[in-house]
Amino acid sequence: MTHPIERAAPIARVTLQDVAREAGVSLATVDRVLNRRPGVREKTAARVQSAIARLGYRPDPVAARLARKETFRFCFILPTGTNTFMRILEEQVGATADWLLGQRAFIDILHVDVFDAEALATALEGLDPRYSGVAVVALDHPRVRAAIDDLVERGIAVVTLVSDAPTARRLRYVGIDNTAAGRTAATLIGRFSGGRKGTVAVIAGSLALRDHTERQFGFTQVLGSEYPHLTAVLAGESRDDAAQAQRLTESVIAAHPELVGIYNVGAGNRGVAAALEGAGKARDVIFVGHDLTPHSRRFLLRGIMDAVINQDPGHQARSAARILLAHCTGEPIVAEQERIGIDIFVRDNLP
Amino acid sequence: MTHPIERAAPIARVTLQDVAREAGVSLATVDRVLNRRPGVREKTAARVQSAIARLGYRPDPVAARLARKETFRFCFILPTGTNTFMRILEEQVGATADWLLGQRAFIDILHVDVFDAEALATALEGLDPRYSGVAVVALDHPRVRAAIDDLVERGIAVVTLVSDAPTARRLRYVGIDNTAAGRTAATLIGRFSGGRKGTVAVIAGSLALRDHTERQFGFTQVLGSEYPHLTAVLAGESRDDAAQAQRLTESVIAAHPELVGIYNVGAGNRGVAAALEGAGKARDVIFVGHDLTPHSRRFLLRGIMDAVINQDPGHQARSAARILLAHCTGEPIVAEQERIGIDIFVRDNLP
DNA sequence: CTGTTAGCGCGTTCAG
DNA sequence: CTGAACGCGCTAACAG
Repeated sequence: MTHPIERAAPIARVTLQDVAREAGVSLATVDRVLNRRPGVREKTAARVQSAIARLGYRPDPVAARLARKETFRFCFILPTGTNTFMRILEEQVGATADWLLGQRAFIDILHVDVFDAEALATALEGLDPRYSGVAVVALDHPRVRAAIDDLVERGIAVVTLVSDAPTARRLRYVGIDNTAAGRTAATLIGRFSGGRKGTVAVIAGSLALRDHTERQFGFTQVLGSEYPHLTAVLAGESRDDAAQAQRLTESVIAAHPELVGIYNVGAGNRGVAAALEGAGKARDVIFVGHDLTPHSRRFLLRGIMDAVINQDPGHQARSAARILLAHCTGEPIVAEQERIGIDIFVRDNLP
Repeated sequence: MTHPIERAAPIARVTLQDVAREAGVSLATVDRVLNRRPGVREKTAARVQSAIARLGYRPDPVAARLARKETFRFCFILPTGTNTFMRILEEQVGATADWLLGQRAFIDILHVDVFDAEALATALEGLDPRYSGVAVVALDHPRVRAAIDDLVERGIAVVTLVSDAPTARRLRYVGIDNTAAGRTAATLIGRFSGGRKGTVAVIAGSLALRDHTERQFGFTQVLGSEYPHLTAVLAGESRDDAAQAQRLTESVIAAHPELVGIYNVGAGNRGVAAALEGAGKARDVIFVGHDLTPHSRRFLLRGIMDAVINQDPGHQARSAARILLAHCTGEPIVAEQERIGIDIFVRDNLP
């Protein structure tokens, strides 16, 4: 066996100094061509470029950030309210803030009513211009879009988090494909139903929320085309409220004795579970919902929920932060690492 | 609305200098108590500690890494062979190497036959002692265990990757819980079967591989207890070979006309798919396997496979690298970020 | 247009 | 046992 270390890359890094020497110029000149700053003749620039290529120079981001005294401040705009998922998200943003401290960046959290587009737009408009980046749980509304575009115009990087505003000029959307998530829910309920005929109730969160309507769209699309023995009925809007979800579930159970499944698009799984248990239907009716929380985890383990579709809040928080930071420092990002996947959890693959 | 920036943390970092001044000592002394090095009196150490606490000092990892001239070299030991998953893993390790370059660390890749414990142990034993860390797709075998413990003894950090050697003194296992993965497969097939009676064939990869036996164990455990209408039969070992998997599938189809599902524990989904299509059973028989590859993705989209259980190779490569690096530099890791989840993919939630 | 120089915050000698 | 001083690789003023 050969020792791989023998054919390894040279252990010493190529530094700016090396390039400068090789090109016969000074540090500053190399720095200028590297950062595309004016004040270098075509000719010397070319000499430097070739030296860079020849030596295989790669700038050291660690040293660069140390020398650059700049620090960054980001604002995370999250919804108010007691929604469990959002609380977990906020917790994770807090944890991320801790990590960012080591990267010379700071996070503030701002709370806004997620159902109120005006309030969200106002918050965005009134944002301190000193922020270098914003992550916002958005709302697809003209004023919000305009406010986001405005921030971008002012040179503030914006990423949308969890909920997107697709036509806005945000740097990126950090979240799942909600249409695909809805399709996934339909496939799970369809496959779990094993050919049973009947209806599937869809409990909407809010029809004004783009991500919720997308989920519904994907769901009905797949259920309609792939599982003709199942018919989707809309049970109403829960507005992410457990009590309301419970009422909706209760009436849908009463109205549809042949109920096969329930897809809860928004929050409030607790309400659905309570209604199902109250009616003694927890085992019979297939129940798929979103977001892994202590509650949904318990429902999964007890067999009340059959699958949970999750979007990892920790991943989303870190991803948003990494993307904003990378944008500010000009460092590249690992695209694949920043993709937010649609996680399916059943009882057996819980974290 | 209040501008959150006003109540924000001070933008200036607390530095070692500040602590030194506050404690009335020099930089070097603070450094000593910080890194727990000898040569400081109890009393002054206490003074420094209190100053650190008072100022809320947090060492700057960026500056630390710059000052420390040390560079690290890691070895990734991967299986030989043409297994698609392992090729993707290797690709991802390569991409990670690129990133590590910016962190003053280098990766070598070493190939060893995964089915040969002696060869793996020999490779581990003969490893260049200059490596500061090793990530190895392990084998739970006494000689391998001993070789790993030996490396650890010599001060080389070891993480097991994808496949574990649980009793070895490795720093950590980077991979999924394979028993849980097997359970998940059983739940999926059980739920998808919709009460149909029949047998489910299990195609083992290699019964000598701990992760494969764990998957089988979890699978039969859940199938036996939760789905009494289904009986698991062992179709044989594919040794991760598609042709062999195809032969096994063909004979199991012939022997069991009432076949409801197939769980392919190891690689070779192509063989299983070919056999199912050849027999015209691709739609009827529920087929669950591991690892998302271009092949399994295609099978999922065509309805030949019903679910794929995945372990993200990119995540595992990056995680192993981050853990080794953090161990070497003494930086903390975000535990939650390093958990490797059991991903379930159906047609609709593919990346 | 180009070169010189002084740090960034910390680790690490080497004297005291 | 403690402190002063230099340098990691790079940026950002300055000079020239």
